[in-house]
Amino acid sequence: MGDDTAVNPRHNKAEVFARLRDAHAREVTEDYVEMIGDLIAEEGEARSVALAERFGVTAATVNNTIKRLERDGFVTSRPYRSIFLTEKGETLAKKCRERHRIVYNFLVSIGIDPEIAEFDAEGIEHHVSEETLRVFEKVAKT
Amino acid sequence: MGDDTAVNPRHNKAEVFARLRDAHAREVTEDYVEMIGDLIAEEGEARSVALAERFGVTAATVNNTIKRLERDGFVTSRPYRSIFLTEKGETLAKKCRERHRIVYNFLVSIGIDPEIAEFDAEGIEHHVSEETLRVFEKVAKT
DNA sequence: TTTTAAAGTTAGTCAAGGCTAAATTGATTT
DNA sequence: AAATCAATTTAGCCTTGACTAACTTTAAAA
Repeated sequence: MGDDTAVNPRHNKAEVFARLRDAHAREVTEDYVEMIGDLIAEEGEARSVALAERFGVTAATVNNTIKRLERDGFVTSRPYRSIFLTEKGETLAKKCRERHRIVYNFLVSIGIDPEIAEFDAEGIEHHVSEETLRVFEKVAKT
Repeated sequence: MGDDTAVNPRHNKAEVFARLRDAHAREVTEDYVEMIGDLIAEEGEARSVALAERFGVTAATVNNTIKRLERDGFVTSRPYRSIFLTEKGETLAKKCRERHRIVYNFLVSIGIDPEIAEFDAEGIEHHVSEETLRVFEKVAKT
């Protein structure tokens, strides 16, 4: 017993699902730092009203999330002022933007409609390993 | 104003994120019905101890989830007995198994290591639109 | 300068999805 | 038949991420 894994890889999937739960826990953080970065680039600053509008949630929800991001060291904010990325937040945002770009370009390169690619990339990007990302990059370059 | 979307598709992403939240709400349900189907196929019945082991969560968590699935009409269960899929659950399980297969085969077909493909497919499958799934299928067949 | 509108905050609620600890049930052994 | 062990259930707790409603602050207009 115990070598069930070797025999049938569909057993012992606990690790896969643990990773999945981790990925999920990071999703909101990643989407927020990415969006904050975009807003700063496009509009010069990130206001919570803009975040609420772009994510389609209420201002109260944005407030909660920003507090969490601040607690976790991704952003700084002062009451009634705009939101800034920390070094850590900046780094993550950059990584996410890059990953998003790769996934989106890959999907388009295999023939998916750009609008659908935009939808799907937003969901897929959080679940793509480094290895898979490299392959996506290579395929898209072809 | 209003045609912001046409000019820059990165604005007005609220819909994308709404869809993403919907997809997330369905993930656990999909993983459970798929796993319950697997267990019935492999072991003749789905016991919560097996679900707990495969997902890497506690029995209490499985119990909560099964209650939710029952409430939503995907499974039936009686205290201290095994879990059964309803018609609705069966249908969803079949769809999910098929989609998983397509995503996995696609990833392998573009050169991703089978073990990594298994990891990534588990995350990606819930975020692939019908359109993208068709393209994946076509690419994998090539 | 006062008023008002927009933006941001706070408080309280809810469901999902985790957990631990304790109680119960069912099945197996002695 | 009783004891024991594994499986299941229950109760209670936590965090995330959503909401509404009410309040405060800031900025803009009158």
